[in-house]
Amino acid sequence: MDSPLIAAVRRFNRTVTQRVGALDDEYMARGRPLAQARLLWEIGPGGAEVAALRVRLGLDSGYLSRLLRTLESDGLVTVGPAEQAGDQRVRTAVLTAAGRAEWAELDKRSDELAWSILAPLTEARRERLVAAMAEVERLLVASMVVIEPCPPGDPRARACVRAYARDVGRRFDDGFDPALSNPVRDEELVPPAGVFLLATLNAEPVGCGAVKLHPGAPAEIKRVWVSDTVRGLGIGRRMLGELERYAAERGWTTVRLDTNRNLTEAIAMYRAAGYREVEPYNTEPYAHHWFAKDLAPVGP
Amino acid sequence: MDSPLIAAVRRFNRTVTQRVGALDDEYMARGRPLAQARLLWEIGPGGAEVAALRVRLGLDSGYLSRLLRTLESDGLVTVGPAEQAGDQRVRTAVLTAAGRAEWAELDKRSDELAWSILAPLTEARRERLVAAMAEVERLLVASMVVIEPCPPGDPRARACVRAYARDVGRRFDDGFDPALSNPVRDEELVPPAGVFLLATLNAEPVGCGAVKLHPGAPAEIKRVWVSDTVRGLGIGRRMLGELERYAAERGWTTVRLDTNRNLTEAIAMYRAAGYREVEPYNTEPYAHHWFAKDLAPVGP
DNA sequence: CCATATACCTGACTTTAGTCAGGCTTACCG
DNA sequence: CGGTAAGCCTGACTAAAGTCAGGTATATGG
Repeated sequence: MDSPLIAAVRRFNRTVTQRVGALDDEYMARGRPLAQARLLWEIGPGGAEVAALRVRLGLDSGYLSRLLRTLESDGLVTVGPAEQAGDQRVRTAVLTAAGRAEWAELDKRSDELAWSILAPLTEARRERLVAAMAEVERLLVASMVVIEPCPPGDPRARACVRAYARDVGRRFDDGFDPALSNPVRDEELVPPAGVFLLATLNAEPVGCGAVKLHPGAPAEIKRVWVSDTVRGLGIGRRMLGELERYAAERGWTTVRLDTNRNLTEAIAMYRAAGYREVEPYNTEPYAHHWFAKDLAPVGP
Repeated sequence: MDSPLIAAVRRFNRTVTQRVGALDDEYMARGRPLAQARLLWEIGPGGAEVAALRVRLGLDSGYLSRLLRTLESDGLVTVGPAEQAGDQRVRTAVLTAAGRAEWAELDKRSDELAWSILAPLTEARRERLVAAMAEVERLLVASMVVIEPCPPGDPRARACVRAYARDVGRRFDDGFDPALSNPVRDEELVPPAGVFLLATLNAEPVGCGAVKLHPGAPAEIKRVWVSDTVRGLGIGRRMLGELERYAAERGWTTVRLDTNRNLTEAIAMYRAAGYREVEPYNTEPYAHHWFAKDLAPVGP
């Protein structure tokens, strides 16, 4: 641990989260219980599914239901069946006219709070504050991304793999058809055969990566993808590192991967991470470059 | 209002206060009710007076008493008469050995929380995050400073004026004896004759300034001082602006002030704020420069 | 020395937040 | 088509947070 850095973070936590946080709550609440105000805010003018609200606010299912009933009886919200008429169990909360008015008020107050922070400063200091805030926010987001193993069949994992296919499809010279690519079966990405890692930000999937631990052969990295909402924050690099660590801890001493010539940033990242280009080791039709890296042995 | 700036501040508020703030609370609490943990933390290894705790934590007197009783019955705190044996009503809370151990634990966890934010980042990003945090913190402090009228007899005002005399005494060639300087009587700094403005940060005085509204003559600015804990944040400039505004709103079209040749930053600030040097308009023994500024007429 | 204010305390209370068990309806899987 | 799971709901509960109205002892100002 690096103590001057830690001391600086602690000072920041104290000043900012305590003072600004308290102000924020006060502005938000407007006499109403804070949980209700937050819920109203989170529903928003476009409405939201109950399940999504539960995740976003991190609330108990029963508690959320009760909060919704309260807002309903205050005439601010109506909860009805999902809009798209798919799953009939899913319910959607929508703001009434009164609810939208209340939401607009919260929006206005949120603006006012922000302005009350900027107003006392000179033009130049405002610019500096905002620039520094943006930097802090970006880097905090980077540090809030969690990378964890996840079953490849999990809906969030599936969503990432679909997003991966869509993204690379746009980049490859003639699109990407998973059926033509060398197949990756789910069982290969479940321990002990391999692992699928999911990167999440506030429980939302924002990236993935997988490694196959081929017995008696180098481990193989597949499906490294990072959502463009968090690109440029070093998540790809971290994902790569986690996958390498997973393989190294289980005794593999080499990892390799293949990639397409159009994914130039990915190629640059592999090189920067210590990968060297090697001869083709498979017949993946979409691949133009093959890379390998030797891993330092690690205790499990 | 400047909407891209406001939007950036709002994003920051959301990400930082909500997410980091929540983490902070969780780390702090350790199973104990948050209010108790915060109180224990605030008492600190050196102990604290009950009244000070009430102010710092913003708690109801009865609620605080009850929290102290709980910590006492848990053997973490003892509340006794004030250390300095002055006012016998004042009581001081002191940590017991167990309480100090608990405090050290909180301190450790606070370090861990800070580290948990830094750990996922690369070295370079850590440095950038800490630098940006320091910048945000500084500028937020600047924006949290409140400038308000205050009776010149208020203890906080007196403390500022004493600090002012001490500071300039160190800078002047042969010290500063208020008795030799042109006197400023309290009544001259009370509306409608004039005003004394106090700058506070979290209710602590950190600066002052005054203006005398001489009937039929230019208004006169006196006693502009800023604590060195908040120097370099534009507080002096703001104070000057507020004093000018006060005079302008009441119909004065010129303000002037005198200053000592050794106060070079102050002189630079006056020039930057649009003051021009004029002939001496008084016989202040400590003054070497006299400045004046014309004010644009303002409605009250 | 008396009236009044201050600092802290106690008891009684309300509101808010959050948890847990179980129940109903709809979806899904073999 | 029957069993199980998912999504949401209700009821019953607890703990924490916070408020308010007095009460006691000490200070303070005339």
